[in-house]
Amino acid sequence: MSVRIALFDDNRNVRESISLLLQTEPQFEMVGVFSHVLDCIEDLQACKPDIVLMDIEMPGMTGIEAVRLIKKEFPAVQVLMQTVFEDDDRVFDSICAGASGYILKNHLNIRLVDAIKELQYGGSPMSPSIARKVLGKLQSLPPSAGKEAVEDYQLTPREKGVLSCIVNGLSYKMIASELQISYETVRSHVKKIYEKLHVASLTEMVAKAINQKIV
Amino acid sequence: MSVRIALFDDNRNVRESISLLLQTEPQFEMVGVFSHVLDCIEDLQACKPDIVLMDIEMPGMTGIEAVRLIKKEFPAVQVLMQTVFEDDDRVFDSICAGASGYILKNHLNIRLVDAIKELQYGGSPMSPSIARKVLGKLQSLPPSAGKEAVEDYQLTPREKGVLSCIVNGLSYKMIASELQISYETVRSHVKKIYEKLHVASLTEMVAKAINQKIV
DNA sequence: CCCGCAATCACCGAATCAGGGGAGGGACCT
DNA sequence: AGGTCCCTCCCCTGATTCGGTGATTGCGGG
Repeated sequence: MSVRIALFDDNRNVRESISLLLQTEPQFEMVGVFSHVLDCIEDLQACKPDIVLMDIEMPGMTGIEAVRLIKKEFPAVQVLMQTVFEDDDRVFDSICAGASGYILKNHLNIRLVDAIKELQYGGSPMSPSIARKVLGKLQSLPPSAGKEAVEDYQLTPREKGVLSCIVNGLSYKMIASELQISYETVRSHVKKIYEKLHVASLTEMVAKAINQKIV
Repeated sequence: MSVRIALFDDNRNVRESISLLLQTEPQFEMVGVFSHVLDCIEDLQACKPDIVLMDIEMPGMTGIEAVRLIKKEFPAVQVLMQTVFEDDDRVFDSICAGASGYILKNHLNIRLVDAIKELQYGGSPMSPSIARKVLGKLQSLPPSAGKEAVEDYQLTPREKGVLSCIVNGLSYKMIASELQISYETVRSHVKKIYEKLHVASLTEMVAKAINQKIV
């Protein structure tokens, strides 16, 4: 079974050498080679690749934006980013944009063929130095994110509603009119929430609600 | 320059075959081989490795917990996780625990030597299928996370201090004694913060502070 | 030298929140 | 029929916050 590949790179030498390299693998089929991404959607519609090789540095539109567009239009397409930069933000942005792999250009010759095959098998080939940055990113932000089994405080639906109003900055009065219940009822719910979350002030409650994503 | 390596794995065959494999590289020096992680801190203190190979499945304590301990005691040590599982949560947990690389055991023979060398150069070797999971994780959570340039509200250092106290649930009185200033001064700062953040209640303020990461 | 500004402190009245009670109706389970 | 739980509502007392107005110090720039 053959793999349809499209290539975006503004450097002519790179385009030619990659094309040559990939021709050595019979199951690879170059279906499109482009020097810019301005028409990438139309280009892909025409050549229908399985895999896109994308230079991160492209004239006109950045490769990152292009990835975003491509993944939006063709979610099944696997995009392999190629770059000479190891800039943290770019790497991170590309990932958020939906790139499936990320290799440095100085690894290109040796690993490109392997990388494409790994993409085929559902893997995400990544240069180790890039991987390090990705891990660093992931390790740096789990304060708020991820899966950490947050406690379940067993709030009733009504209580959650009240809580979310509070987090949005509403006063008891406003919540009462918002939820069409009496001021005193709001207070009752709030008292319950206080007990359940083990907090002693609205501010604590808001902080806990946001950080534990109870809202 | 030689690389000091320690190995944790409960399977005897694995221990032996990895030891043999690494002996083929003259610059690698096996300084410790252990069948469990219960004494890992003491073990590492004794053998002082540069790199630790850690099986994710270990009796007594999980390899993930061990990584957490190790990175806490010896932050400079690079830990390479080895696993037969591709379980999402385990992978993610290991990363959060501080692992520097992550390879599947069926890639071991072929890539272990390369992986260790890449660790040496500051990379994070990762099996492509693992990398895919990591990317997936990173792509799934950026709602709250990442780098998005949030507004700068030009809070003075003192105001930020007060704000962070508030986010931690302290009352004005408590803040006053915490920061060694008068109750009225706390109020002054709070009023300023109100203006600068364009909010009208403490709850709004806390929500904004957390969501915009001003704390 | 004066101006602006951060940081400090003060007072007052009004509004809101906190914590303690009690109490009734409805749903659901045993 | 009794028990439990959720949602609803009410009162009272005390603590905390809100809004406005004003004042003093000290530091750095024009």
